Amino acid sequence: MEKYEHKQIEARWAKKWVDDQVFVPNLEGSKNPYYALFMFPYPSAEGLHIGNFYCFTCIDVMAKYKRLKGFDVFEPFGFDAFGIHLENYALKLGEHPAKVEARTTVNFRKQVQAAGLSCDYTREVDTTTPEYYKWTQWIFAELFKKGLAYQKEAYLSWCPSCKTVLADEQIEGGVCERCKTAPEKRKMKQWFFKITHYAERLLGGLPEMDWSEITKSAQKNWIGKSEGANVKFKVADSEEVFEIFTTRPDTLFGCTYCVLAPEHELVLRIVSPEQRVAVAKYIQEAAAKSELERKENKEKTGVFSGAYAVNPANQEKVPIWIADYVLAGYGFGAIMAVPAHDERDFEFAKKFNLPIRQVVAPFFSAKVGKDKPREDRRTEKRKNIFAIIKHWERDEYLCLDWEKFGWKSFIIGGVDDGESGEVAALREIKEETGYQNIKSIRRIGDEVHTYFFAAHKDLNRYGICETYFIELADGEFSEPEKEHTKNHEAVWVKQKDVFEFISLENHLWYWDILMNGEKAYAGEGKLINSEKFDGLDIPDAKKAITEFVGGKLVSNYKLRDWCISRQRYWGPPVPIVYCEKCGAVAVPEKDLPVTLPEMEKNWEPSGDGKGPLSKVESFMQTTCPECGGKATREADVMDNFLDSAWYFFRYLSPKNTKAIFDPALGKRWLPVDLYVGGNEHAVLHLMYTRFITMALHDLGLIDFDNPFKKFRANGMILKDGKKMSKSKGNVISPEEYGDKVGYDALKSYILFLGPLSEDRSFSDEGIMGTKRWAERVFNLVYHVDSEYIDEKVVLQKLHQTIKNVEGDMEEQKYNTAIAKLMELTNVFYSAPKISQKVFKKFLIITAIFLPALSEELWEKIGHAESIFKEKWPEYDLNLILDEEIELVIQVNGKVRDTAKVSVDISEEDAKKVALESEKIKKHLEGNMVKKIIFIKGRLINIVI
RNA sequence: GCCCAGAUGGCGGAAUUGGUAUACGCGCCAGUCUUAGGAACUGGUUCUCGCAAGGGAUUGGAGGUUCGAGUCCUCUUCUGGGCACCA
Repeated sequence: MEKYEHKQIEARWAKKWVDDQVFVPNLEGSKNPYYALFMFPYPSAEGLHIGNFYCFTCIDVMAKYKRLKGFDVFEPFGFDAFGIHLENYALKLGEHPAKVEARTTVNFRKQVQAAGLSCDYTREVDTTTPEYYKWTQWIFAELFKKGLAYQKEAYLSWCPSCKTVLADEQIEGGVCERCKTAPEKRKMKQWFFKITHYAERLLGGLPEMDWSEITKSAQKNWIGKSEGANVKFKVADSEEVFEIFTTRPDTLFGCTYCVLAPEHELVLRIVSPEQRVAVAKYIQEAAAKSELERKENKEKTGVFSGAYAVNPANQEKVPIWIADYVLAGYGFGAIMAVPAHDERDFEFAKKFNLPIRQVVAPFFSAKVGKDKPREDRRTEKRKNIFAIIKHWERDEYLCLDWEKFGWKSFIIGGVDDGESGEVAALREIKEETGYQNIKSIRRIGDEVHTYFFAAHKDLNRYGICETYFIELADGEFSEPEKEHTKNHEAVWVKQKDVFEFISLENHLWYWDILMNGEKAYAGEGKLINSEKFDGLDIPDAKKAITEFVGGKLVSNYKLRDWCISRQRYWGPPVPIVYCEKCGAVAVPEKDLPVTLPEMEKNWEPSGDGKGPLSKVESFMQTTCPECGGKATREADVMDNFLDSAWYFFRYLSPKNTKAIFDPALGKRWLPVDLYVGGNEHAVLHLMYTRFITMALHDLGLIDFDNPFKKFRANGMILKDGKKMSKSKGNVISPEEYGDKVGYDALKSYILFLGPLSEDRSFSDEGIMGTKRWAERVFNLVYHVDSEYIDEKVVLQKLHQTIKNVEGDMEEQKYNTAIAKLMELTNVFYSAPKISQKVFKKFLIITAIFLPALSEELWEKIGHAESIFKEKWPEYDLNLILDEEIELVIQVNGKVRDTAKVSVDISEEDAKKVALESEKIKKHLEGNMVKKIIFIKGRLINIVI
């Protein structure tokens, strides 16, 4: 018996596949195209990483499957080699990026080819080549013409280590996505793409997209839509006006101050002479704080401007404060503060002793049950007080048990006309409880509204309630009148039991405030203290009050425009020329590409805010494409994420010099059928790509605006349950395992570990499982007898497997597809022999996961052509269906017996079989059969 | 704090979408082979009571719907991830 020499086998086939162009489709003539794409790899100097390898494999097995299913599959390969990642690595080595790139791409390609992927290497693209970046620049120029690329001055995140500005998306957890340095704020003039123009489309497209849910939710979060209103505030005694955005226009009457961000343009114009110094100092301090410092120190800070705004709802003068908890970049950088109903405003008001006015009362009403207000009874509106009474010695509270009505509450009382709440509370305590001496009384919480059927009065009661916390001085007690106590019994309840004891929601609400302190109330309720809007529900009040003050209902987004300028060398130059007469002019298509000049020296970022290209005189000096006058070039290059936002278009026509891609091919092949990659790119690459696709759609180049029909985020690979890192020394090298167990076994193993989207833990023992499987498959050759007549179970299992693997592959359930192939292998071995015919079909379906091995065996049994030229076998439904089944016999839903019966056994016969079973008889003994449920071909359940 | 995903044997994970829970693999146990170790092969392996036949329990927890729930509903706990002073 020959040994399974995986290394020789795999090396031979990997080479043959590339040499014979087995996986090179004819793009032009394809009738049945399938575009399988893995995320654009960056040619890392450390070589092929297992994470990359996993992502490639997820696409590769699908590509192989679809190919066997008769599709023309395009699985392209290329390099995302421009940008900070490669440049930073070159800086570390002290080598020129072009040199590093030349070396790493060769190595990376070699590794990928050795792994036996079914890529088309004839259409490779490389983002650093002028043939490619000409079109990156072309996209910029087209967007510029459409007004979607523009220049503005803004406070931006500057990475002091990478020495460039970054887009918001490239700050992750407050630090630079590449080097983990905390960025600084710098006011700079930079180029932006107007991604916010597409905010609504980017959001609206999500629900129907067949993308991983986690990716969609990350994008939804990032876009961050909130609905609210824009409202204008006048500055008192001045002509100045500022606008604010709020999601709670209903609380406008509760606005007791306003806040402007320190960067707000109005600040310096409205500040009073007395406050000028303090405000200037505050602005300076705020500017000096880094994002990270702001993050770590969430303690509110601020300073009074000395000016007042006029609340447009009630014409009240409210102070204007300057504080950095209001962000300049969101909304208008100005807010109305409603401390009673916003947590942040509440905290600020407490700290600076600003007034808090409640305008929404929590509203409690029973929707079902006996406390539900009854339509046939009248409603009485009444002021109520609740009293939470604390024992004079013990940590206990006086509660009432209304046994007849099923309520458990604190002390409840009514407020008489003209009486204050506090007086009412004091009076009620004596009347209802009989306790005489009070040590202290204090109001807690705000007004609450209740609406219940009051059974003891036989009417509906709308209560406007306030609550007092009372400590008794001593136990002096005089028996209260029966009239007051006939409906309830007073009980002292220990503090820890109060929460369990009290049954009324509104009482618990106050208990929570007593125990945990006051806070802003952001929930539902009824408007109060809002003049003619009192009594409205929040949604109605939002509309009504916005209209009342002449505001506008609008949506706001957290998403901000994409800053694409980078003060670096290794990227495509921004194709813009500055002319004294014509201003900023885009370089016309005929002059593209704007070639990146070769810089032997000084290509390193300087940190002075200017790109290294600014030092190349011959590059900078040019003429204006419009007027022919003297002009200078833009010295910055573009963000690497722009290179990778459109590469899948270019794969179709990598050599086309006339157009970004051939439209006929685009029509045939796009959008991409399946895309797989890491979810860390959810709001970076994946959202930028959607944006660029939408922009190209609007330019009329394509007729779709979702680039990827199906996207799946792949999970991470952990080593023995831990994240891999070089410092821990637990990095998995695909090359190493390819050597040890073979790429076929390695690929199968990482797919077998679990569902595509889940993280998976790689272990050296575990991988032996798929290695053994590969060996068993190899040895099957000696188990084949061409003349053998297969057992029925073998044929049935084969056909079931063909069907089930198909089903699993369509849903990317690679782990179960492999499990089913293993099962089939086990069944083969449990038969004395298998026929050549069966074996051939098996090899074809197994070739998805064990490509080199299957090719080898395919050749061994006498085929000259690649197995991937074969067609996926058809399954025969007649062979799959059982003639006999195990009928499950249940008693009260519990399996008690099974019986071998024909599939189409009738209900009558099934009953007979079930009731005749000895085991069942035992369970039925002494019980009456109530009902029998029969599910055809599956089970029978006897209910007793 | 908000949003998302998840919780099934010793471990990674299956479960025709409401119908025999624990497929497949790892590990473990026993056996075969071997000078030995390893590898390979064969068989066993959810837990628990029992010599056995057989019984009972079990999909993070508590309720509910149903003849029947890992799967549907309500509440809850924990874990992972993303965002986070976004008004």
